[in-house]
Amino acid sequence: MQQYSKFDQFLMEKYPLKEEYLNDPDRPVIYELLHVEKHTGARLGRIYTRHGIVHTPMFMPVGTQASVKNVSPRDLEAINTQFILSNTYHLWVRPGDDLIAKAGGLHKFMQWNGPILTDSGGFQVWSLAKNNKISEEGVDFKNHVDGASMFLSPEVAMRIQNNLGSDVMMQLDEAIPYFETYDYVKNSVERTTRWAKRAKIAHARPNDQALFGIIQGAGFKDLRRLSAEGLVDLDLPGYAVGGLSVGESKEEMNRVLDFTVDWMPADKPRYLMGVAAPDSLIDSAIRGIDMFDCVLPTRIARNGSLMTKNGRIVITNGRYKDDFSLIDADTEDYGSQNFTKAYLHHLFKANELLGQNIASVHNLRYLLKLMEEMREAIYNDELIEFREQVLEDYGYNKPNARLF
RNA sequence: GGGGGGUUAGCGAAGUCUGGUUAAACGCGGUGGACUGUAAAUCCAUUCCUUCGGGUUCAGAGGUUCGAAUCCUCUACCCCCCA
Repeated sequence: MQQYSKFDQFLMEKYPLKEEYLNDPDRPVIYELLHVEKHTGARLGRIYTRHGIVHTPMFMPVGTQASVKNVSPRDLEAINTQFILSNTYHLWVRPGDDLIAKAGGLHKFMQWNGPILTDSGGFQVWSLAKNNKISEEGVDFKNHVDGASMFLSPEVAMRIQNNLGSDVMMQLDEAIPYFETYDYVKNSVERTTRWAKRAKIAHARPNDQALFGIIQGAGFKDLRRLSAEGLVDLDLPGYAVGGLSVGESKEEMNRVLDFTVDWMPADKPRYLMGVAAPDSLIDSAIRGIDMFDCVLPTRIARNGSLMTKNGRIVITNGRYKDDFSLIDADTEDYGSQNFTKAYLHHLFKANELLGQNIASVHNLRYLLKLMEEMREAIYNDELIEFREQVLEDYGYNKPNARLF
């Protein structure tokens, strides 16, 4: 089961779990607001799922193919992972949702007993766009594994996710580029809302799994509103903001969040998809976001970058060849506390996979800890000070600082 | 003793027959960068010296030629085969 940080344990005592939420037969995901930060309005909250209770704002490591790359469930538990994300498209193509259903569901298949959110394949519609043809009905594409023709629709995405048994299912959406024409975005947003309706109708296990809608609309205020209102009408158990952190500036993302969050129900989780830069996590929480996911920590870890309190370091750089200091004395994962930078440098240079595991676990722990500390700062109404300190330590104010 | 093959940038290795478009392919290694709902243990740049005009290279020396890593001669070293 999930491990809780000291502060989260404190929250459990301070705000006892609600029996009626724990035993609600109809609602698989329930959001409980615990505290609103006095100066920013950031939310300290709690999400009840069929596979555990999590505190928010929180970050979900990404395990696209039923595996957080290079990180075992045991490692995930050791760093207090609360929630993970997996992917409809990838598991459909391989090994197939039928096989996972046969295995007893995704939790059992991958031996992760905490909550799981599955993305719908909407992002793949975008990232694998060369192979795809989008119509009202759905998406025609050739998969990237064996090139077979496949057809993904809102209904198919639901069938797959029902088979996987994830705690939170995402509707199939069209994740469009940020800089598109107004007309294109409008048509796309309207279609995504129609797809959400179809997803809700097709949902076979509404009492076990929560379906989230995804608000699109690029940088257009009225389209974000159109998207949000259309989805809120469906009374879904949670809402996500999609189509951000795809090349637009941070100021731009904050601007969109500023008005979009206002249209998202306060009694439901708000999820910003695909964000993990430390400053963005804080800035988005300030704007009322509760959930995040991102491949960034695990991907850059595999490529030799570490997120530390004092900024990003690239462990493959020659300067670490004989640096015998600990990987990161401020982050308490096993690797950071036991191995030197010189050793990790060597592992990467020698292509030893242990290096990827150490770096991946470390980056995840860095972010999970950041979220734990953020929750505490919200509780103490010190989020602004916390933000300043994190950015200062990380080096955001220094010229040419390595970000992320 | 006789015969044959070889020596190219940090390493490996093309190029030599058919001399110029070759500062010299490619791989590895080195150095730096990128990475945000994962087609990523990936991708990109750079890697003789340089005051960016240029300079000096393909074991060494000499020669042929308008021009040589490429042709000729000698020297050094390495490998293989036959005695």
